[in-house]
Formats: sequence, C-alpha cells, structure tokens
Amino acid sequence: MKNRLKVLRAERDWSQATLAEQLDVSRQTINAIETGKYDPSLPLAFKFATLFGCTIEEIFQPE
Amino acid sequence: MKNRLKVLRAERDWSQATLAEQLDVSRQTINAIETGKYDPSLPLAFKFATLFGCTIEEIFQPE
DNA sequence: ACATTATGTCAATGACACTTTACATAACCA
DNA sequence: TGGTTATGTAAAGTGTCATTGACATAATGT
Repeated sequence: MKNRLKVLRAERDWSQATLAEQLDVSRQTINAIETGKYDPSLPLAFKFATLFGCTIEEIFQPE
Repeated sequence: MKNRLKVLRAERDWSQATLAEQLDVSRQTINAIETGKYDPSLPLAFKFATLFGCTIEEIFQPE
C-alpha cells in the first residue's frame, strides 16, 4: 500500500509527532505507516481522510 | 464501523460464500465483517471497493 | 559547543484480522 | 423425509496493527 502522507504533512508543515497527536496515535505508528512498514486499520484510514479533508483513495493506493 | 455489504450482496444475489470466494477470504470473515464483529483491513476494504465498483466510503462508514 | 527537534528503528507486549474445522438452525425443494 | 444451501457462531491458531520505552543520527538554533 502506497500513501501520500509525507506530502500531505509537508503541505501543512506538520511533523510526524504533530500528526500523531491530532490522530491520537503514537509517533511510531505514523512513521511505520508512512514508511510502508504496515497499513493503517480502516478506522485509522478514515481518521486520516477526515483530518486531511479528502477521501481514503486520495491518500492510500494499493500497490 | 457500519457497512452496506448485505445490500450490495443482495443487489447481485450473492451469498456470503460467493463473495468470500471472489475476495479470496473465508466465508467467516465476510460474515464477521458484515455483522460488525470486526473491521476489514485496509487492503481488504480496497478489494471490496474494486469488486463492487465503488469507493470505500460508499461501502463503509465510521459509526 | 550544547540543547532541541525531526526522523528512523528496535524489542516486547496486547489487541485485532483472518484462518480452519466444526456444529447448529432455518429455508427450500425433490 | 432427506439433501442441499445460506447463515450464524465457537474455539484455537497465526500474523498484523499499534502500543511504550529506548537509543541513534542528522539538522537547526543559541
């Protein structure tokens, strides 16, 4: 699963820690997802979409 | 997480087993997701969307 | 030079996603 | 009545998601 988190974060000038805080997850979770170590759960994917104001499909794409 | 799987299945007259087969998961997984026991992984959510020809958001909605 | 921030990574742990095998029930039909 | 299909559920096992705490490195600012 690919994702555009790094870009979306950069557009807002947010650190991984800042993003983690807003989503109520750990910084390591953000880092792991961003670097492709694992995929977020579906509920967390929805949280990303809500926070960034776009659809899940606009953030995550299956390989 | 709510979902419209039962309706989407009914529209196509598919059993849980038929759907499971097409998604390459077990029938119990379909049943568990449909009855809200747990949420699908993000990759599986994408598979549902692809198969039904719609977006993840059109199938699943956070509570 | 020193402190701070951002990122990457590791180990250990608990919770959840998904599996197989199996049993039960209800509906349908020959 | 007996066979088949659809659905729900349970137990036990495996792998993945997400956690905390910790350590390392690079970049920035004072």
